[in-house]
Amino acid sequence: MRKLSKTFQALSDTNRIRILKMLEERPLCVCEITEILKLANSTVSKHLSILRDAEFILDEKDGKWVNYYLNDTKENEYITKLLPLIADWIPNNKVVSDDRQKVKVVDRNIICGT
Amino acid sequence: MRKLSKTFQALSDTNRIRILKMLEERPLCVCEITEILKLANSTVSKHLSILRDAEFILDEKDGKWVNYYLNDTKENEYITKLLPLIADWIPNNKVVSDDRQKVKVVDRNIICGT
DNA sequence: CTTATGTTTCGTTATATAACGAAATGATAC
DNA sequence: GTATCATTTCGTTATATAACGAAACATAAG
Repeated sequence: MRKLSKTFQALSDTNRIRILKMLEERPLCVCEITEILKLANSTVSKHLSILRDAEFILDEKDGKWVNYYLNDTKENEYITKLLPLIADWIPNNKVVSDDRQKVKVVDRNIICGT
Repeated sequence: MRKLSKTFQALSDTNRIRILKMLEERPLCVCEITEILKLANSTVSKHLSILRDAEFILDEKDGKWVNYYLNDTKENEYITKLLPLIADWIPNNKVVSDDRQKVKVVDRNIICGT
């Protein structure tokens, strides 16, 4: 039962929902997420570790970057059912729309090098 | 977005999940839930208010009792989708099974009068 | 070797949550 | 009126969470 409550707990923070909604657009590295959320690096890493522990996201090394992306395997029943629901929900939220617009525009080679 | 995160937050506590799983069996009054969870009356009322605010449950007066039951209306999109998932999940959990066995046996006229 | 990206830990601060008991309040039953 | 069931508030305690900056560490690029 703890696994189930932990799964929901991972979704109980608006910044983590924003991350998931951004990842619907495309995989992102930590510095891109950090730039868009305007949070400290360590804070974003923590949010990502919570989403990763709950298996909402997976990570993959890509050179000096780590790309995070939505867990598209079918290995976790909760995730398999919940991610499509989240993808359908809050379609017209302004914060989410703005985040995703930035995702489309952002270039990691520029914003990360600062 | 806050409404969505609050919805998930309501599900992030194991005692509240236990309450929902008990209500799958039948409507319950507060003293029945209190007896099964072995929590203080004020604590159970608080959990119920969180579930009610998130619209997972509804209440109905029945004489001196208040019956709580799962929200079976289609008025909240999140609830409409999440309650069936929860009903399918953790089917073999021992705590949940024991709770539901007690729900079947419990008689509010006996346990509440103590 | 140096730089860039990211993780994790540490210490700190602030806020939120869960639980208890007690008390006041309200509605209903008897 | 009194007893019962429940809600809400209050004060308290303990724990969890979210955020920051800084530092230590690992990995990979150049």
